[in-house]
Amino acid sequence: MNYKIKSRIWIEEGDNVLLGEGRVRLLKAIDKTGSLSKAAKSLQISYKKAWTLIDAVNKSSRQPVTVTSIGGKGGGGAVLTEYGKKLIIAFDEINKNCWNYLDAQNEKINNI
Amino acid sequence: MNYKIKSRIWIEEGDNVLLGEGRVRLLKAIDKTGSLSKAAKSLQISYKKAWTLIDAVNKSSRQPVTVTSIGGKGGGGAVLTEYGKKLIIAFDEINKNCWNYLDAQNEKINNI
DNA sequence: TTTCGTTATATTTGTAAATACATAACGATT
DNA sequence: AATCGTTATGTATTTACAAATATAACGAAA
Repeated sequence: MNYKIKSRIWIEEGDNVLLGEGRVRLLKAIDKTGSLSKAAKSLQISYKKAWTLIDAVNKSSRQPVTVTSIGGKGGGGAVLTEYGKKLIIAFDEINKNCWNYLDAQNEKINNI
Repeated sequence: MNYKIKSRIWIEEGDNVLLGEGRVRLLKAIDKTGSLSKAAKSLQISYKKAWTLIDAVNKSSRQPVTVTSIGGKGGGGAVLTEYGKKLIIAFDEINKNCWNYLDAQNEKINNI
């Protein structure tokens, strides 16, 4: 069996976390489903947990990442802003590059 | 205030964690003090916690990372193996490179 | 053979985090 | 004005993890 280097990245603003892998996953699910409750269901987490996460995201972001509406046709919903979509794309790209770099370092560790 | 990308890396072997930042910090303290109990004290963690960490390290590493002795002059002690020292050096270098890369990506996030 | 500082381990206690449950508010549609 | 599926919160409970406590074993040296 070989050693494998793993990593997690996240974005902070001041002392607050803006985005991590879990929050990005949730934002993608919102983008796909159009609602927070459906997104939560699809990820098998509670609505409350999803709401708390999104609340934290919007509180630490400089611009809104999601826009929500209550009531009306369909009960309401949640969509990503353009800003939110761009953040996700940047996060994913940086994360992927980080993983690629670490994968290339595996043999260094395994050959000691 | 600006966003800042942070990261943590760790090394896994199978499903077990071999090394993370905390374990590396502990190993360095062992190297400096020559004993697990003194290392724990210097890091302000309990001996038990330190011992559990080192036990996990040695259980998932392919070669011994520390060598301990019980009793005798001074009561015993713990020292790093050459293998352990090399692992730490490799970990630190890879981690530093990862941080440098992420620091360079900060402006991408901040300019969205 | 007693002392000493260490490694090694079990057991209990305390605390924080995750989870579950419960309910209010909203507004277009009927 | 009643309905419906949402968003938005509060609260209680359970779980997982960290911390504290206690104690045994070891072996060189005095």
